[in-house]
Amino acid sequence: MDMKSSLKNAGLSVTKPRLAILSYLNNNHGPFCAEEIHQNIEGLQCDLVTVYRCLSSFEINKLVKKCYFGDDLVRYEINDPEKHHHHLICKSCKKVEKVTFCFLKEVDKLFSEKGYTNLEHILEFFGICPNCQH
Amino acid sequence: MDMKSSLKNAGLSVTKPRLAILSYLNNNHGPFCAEEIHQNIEGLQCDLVTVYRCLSSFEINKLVKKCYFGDDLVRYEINDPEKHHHHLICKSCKKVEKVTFCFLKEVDKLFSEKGYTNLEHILEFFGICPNCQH
DNA sequence: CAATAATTTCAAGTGATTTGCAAAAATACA
DNA sequence: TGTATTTTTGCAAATCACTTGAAATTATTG
Repeated sequence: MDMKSSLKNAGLSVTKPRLAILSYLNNNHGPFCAEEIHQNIEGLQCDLVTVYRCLSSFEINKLVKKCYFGDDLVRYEINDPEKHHHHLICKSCKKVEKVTFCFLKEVDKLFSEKGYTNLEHILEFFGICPNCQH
Repeated sequence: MDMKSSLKNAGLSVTKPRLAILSYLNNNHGPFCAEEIHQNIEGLQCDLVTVYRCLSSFEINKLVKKCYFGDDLVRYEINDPEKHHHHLICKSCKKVEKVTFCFLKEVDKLFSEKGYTNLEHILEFFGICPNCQH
């Protein structure tokens, strides 16, 4: 599905910055922070504030997900519920690999039996990747 | 072991703020942010900046661990490697429960076979707890 | 295509965390 | 046990990511 339809389906009006930002997230691998997106989106030069506001509205409308990599920067990636995954992050070069398996939904289930609802979890792995071992 | 010895063993000099902060973390349950610690430590009134600096030096020396609860606030808790655990956090009342089991060390092992070193992971669960279901 | 509603921009504000530097406290060692 | 040296603390000011206000611009609605 194209990004224009994604926006419409999410109930968001279609603007140039929104299209550019969502397309950027859709076409590139790895979660990105607002600054990275701002510097790299093509065909349009919009304010950094606009990036923040777009990302925020995307998140509210479940088009993207927030990621926390433990460096006090918030990152975003396309939210595809079919493709739930985690990350393996090199603490040195910041390379990000997808971790596609997930047995944690079982744990979520466990907690929902305790009466919790709206379960979510954050799971990120950190290490020094082979290339960075000096 | 008392906190004074912990500091010495970590190679840190023993000061009143450090003792107070480390004791606070040792005696109270749940990760705390700098502000919470600053407001609650007893028997001493030190600058918030000092709390930040102490926590930072504690972390470098592995006395405490950083926790990220996905609300852009950094929290700290005593680091007891024997008691590796995660958290289950209520997104409404912020209540924190310890999750003491962990099968993720196996996953870390998997990644170390790929050549990664210094493996760590963040895992936190979020939900709405029974008391908060209106 | 005009009217209404939502979004973008620019400037300024927040709030958590950091930094510089002088004063105070802790450690080293004579 | 003092005294010199090193480290830490406190205060003020800076920083950095992010947010907010309000006017200008753009999108949607009928």
